[in-house]
Amino acid sequence: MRKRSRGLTSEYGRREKRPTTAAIKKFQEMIYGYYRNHKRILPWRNIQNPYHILVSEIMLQQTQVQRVAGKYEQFISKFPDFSALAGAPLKMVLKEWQGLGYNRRAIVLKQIAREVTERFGGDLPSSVETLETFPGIGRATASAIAAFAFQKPVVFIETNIRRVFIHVFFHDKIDIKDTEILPFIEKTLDTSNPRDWYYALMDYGVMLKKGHENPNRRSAHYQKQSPFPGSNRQVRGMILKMLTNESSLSEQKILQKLAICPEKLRDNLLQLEKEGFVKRKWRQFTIA
DNA sequence: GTCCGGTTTA
DNA sequence: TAAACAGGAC
Repeated sequence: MRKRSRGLTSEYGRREKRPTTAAIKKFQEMIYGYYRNHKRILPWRNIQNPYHILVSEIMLQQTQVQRVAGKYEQFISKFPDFSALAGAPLKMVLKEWQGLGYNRRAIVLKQIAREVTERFGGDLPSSVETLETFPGIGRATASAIAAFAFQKPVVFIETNIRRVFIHVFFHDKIDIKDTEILPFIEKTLDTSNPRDWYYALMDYGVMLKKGHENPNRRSAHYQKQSPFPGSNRQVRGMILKMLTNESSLSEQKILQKLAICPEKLRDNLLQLEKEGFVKRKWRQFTIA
């Protein structure tokens, strides 16, 4: 006779390592139970267009759902498919990106669109491995696309998923590494419907933000970021906002409007030039 | 480990 | 004010 099966965590059995099928079932039913009553209705859910999914996933990197929701549909209508985005001027793409932050994503999205049209005949690849070869697509984004656009039973972690598993399975632990969490994600994955399963996990993770301390603070990967006011990020954002609203500007003109020290402006313009945001021609700066 | 946006919420 | 955000690149 088989040994007594063991639970996933203290909630399902003390000091146990391997999950029982019953424990897995119980966890899945809790997550799906919450999902039935509290699912978020979002414009990039329950759709099949891989381009739309890609745009949403790039936008959602480190960016709140509500903010993406306000930009996503106009972006899609402005650039309806890979070839439209690939052929659009960067200036127009950056204009539609205004307010989302991390403007490099606008560049990489355009680059991805170009590569998809040129190397893949306009079809976004479906494997995590290939998706990860694109700029701006790492493991999390590649996996999300595979799950949401192609119903692939991939195992991955992002901030909402991480919060769920830390809260439920690592209740009294600190410095939890993602490599410790991933086996739990794998064991509990609903392989019959990974797309809905990950929707449900994420919605549950959003709920866990309210009412108590963020469980993700017990993640080994948690770190708070440097202040925004006075940062290069702020300067870069202001420069790009100006340049998307003008045909071209001199360094002097930008300096007048920003009122920062000249060295800081020079460094940022050089950096933006290097990253492909702006071009310099006859001492005038324009969007590249 | 650090940098990269900009907004909302507590 | 701080904190957090469907991360990725270097």
